Amino acid sequence: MAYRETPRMRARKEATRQRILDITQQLVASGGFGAASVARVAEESGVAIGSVYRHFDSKSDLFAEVFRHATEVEVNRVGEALNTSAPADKALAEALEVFARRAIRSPTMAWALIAEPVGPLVDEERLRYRQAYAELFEQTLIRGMREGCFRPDQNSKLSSAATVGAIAEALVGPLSPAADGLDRDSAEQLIHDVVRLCLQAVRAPGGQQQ
Amino acid sequence: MAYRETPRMRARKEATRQRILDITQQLVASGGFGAASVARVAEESGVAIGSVYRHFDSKSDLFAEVFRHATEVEVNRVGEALNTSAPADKALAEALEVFARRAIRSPTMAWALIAEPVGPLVDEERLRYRQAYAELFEQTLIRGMREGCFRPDQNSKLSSAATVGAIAEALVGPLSPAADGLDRDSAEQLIHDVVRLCLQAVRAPGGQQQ
DNA sequence: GCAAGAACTGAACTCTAGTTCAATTATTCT
DNA sequence: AGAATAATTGAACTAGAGTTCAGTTCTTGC
Repeated sequence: MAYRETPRMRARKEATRQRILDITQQLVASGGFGAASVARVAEESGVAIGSVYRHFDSKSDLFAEVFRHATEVEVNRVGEALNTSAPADKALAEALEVFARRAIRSPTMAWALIAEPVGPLVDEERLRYRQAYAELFEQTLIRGMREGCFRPDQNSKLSSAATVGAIAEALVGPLSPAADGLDRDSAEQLIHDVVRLCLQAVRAPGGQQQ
Repeated sequence: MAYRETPRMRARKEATRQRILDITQQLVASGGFGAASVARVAEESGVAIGSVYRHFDSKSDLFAEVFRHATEVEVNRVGEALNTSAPADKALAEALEVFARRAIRSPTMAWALIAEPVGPLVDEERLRYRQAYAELFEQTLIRGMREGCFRPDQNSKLSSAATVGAIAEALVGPLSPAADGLDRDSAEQLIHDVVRLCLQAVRAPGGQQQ
């Protein structure tokens, strides 16, 4: 016998794998999944095309992993914002602001995660992602409905889905193609307006207005 | 000389052209633009692939024309609903209901018109389409802000964009993949809920609740 | 240094879908 | 009927992107 896998080699392989993941995420962030061809990923990662396939079974697998990681980060941030003892409407406002701020900062990534058609494997991950959001928002919506700050006769699943859609369309849709070209003040104004709009949509009739 | 274009031939050509447009629209309605390959369009239209290219310069041109026609119909329906002397909030509710009902009846077409990535030519048309909606909704939003039924300190462009996004996500997004499989009652409930949500989002604080 | 095995390479292969065009068929007018 | 022209056809061409794999290079243990 001669060759054996050593810690050094394992670390090197792991580093290459991670580099491919990072490069792919960068490409997705700047141009969506459509901009991340295997050839481009390989070139920018400094490896041959074939090497990508030693680390990932297929482009779909690579995409699914990038998607999973990117969405985990997003969902965690929103989850942190919701995990508070503040009133439900304050918590939701904070979470929506986090969501909106991150979307406006990386509109292409937001679009890639929310809406870009990619393929079955990513669609599966996207379903999980949406469900994760839906569950987070829904939890707080339901809490607010109990606490009295949110309208009690609403469909919480519908409300959370519509909220995500409203933010996505307002911030990363074609009406705001220059979203990442906004100056800081306009961006803050936009975030403020859209969060207020979303909150008002679910708020109880008699509740306080901000 | 011998051959000259006769009215009969012109009519036949026009009929074929129209048939291709109709078939393409049907294909888009059932599977999005992605399902409308030139080969499929040709086959279902009963012509050869090459013939499609005598009637349209390219697939993109064909798609742009189908898109233009389909969106004209949609925008006109919404425009009719808004063109009323009723209070602005009633007018908007009616228009949103029309929009939502049509979207839920043809979710794939709605998705194709609102969000499906197709190509630059269709994107151009889509921009016009969204602007047409934005202008329609905005007109009524502004009227309502004057009349006092809508919150006066809102960004009307943002509100109309967010409204379209909310409906799209709630009715045709992945959370409702079975939208066209809903029974009539569930569909009506969904439409009712989403319209109420959207209206409440833009309504003035003191305004009447439905 | 050397043999065994793994990692790496990238040109070639495959697959899909839009487009073209030489050959065929159809229509019109004399 | 026949000539002129247009319409139609669909196999072949093209282009782009994912995938493969035989050959090369690198790593390891003796």
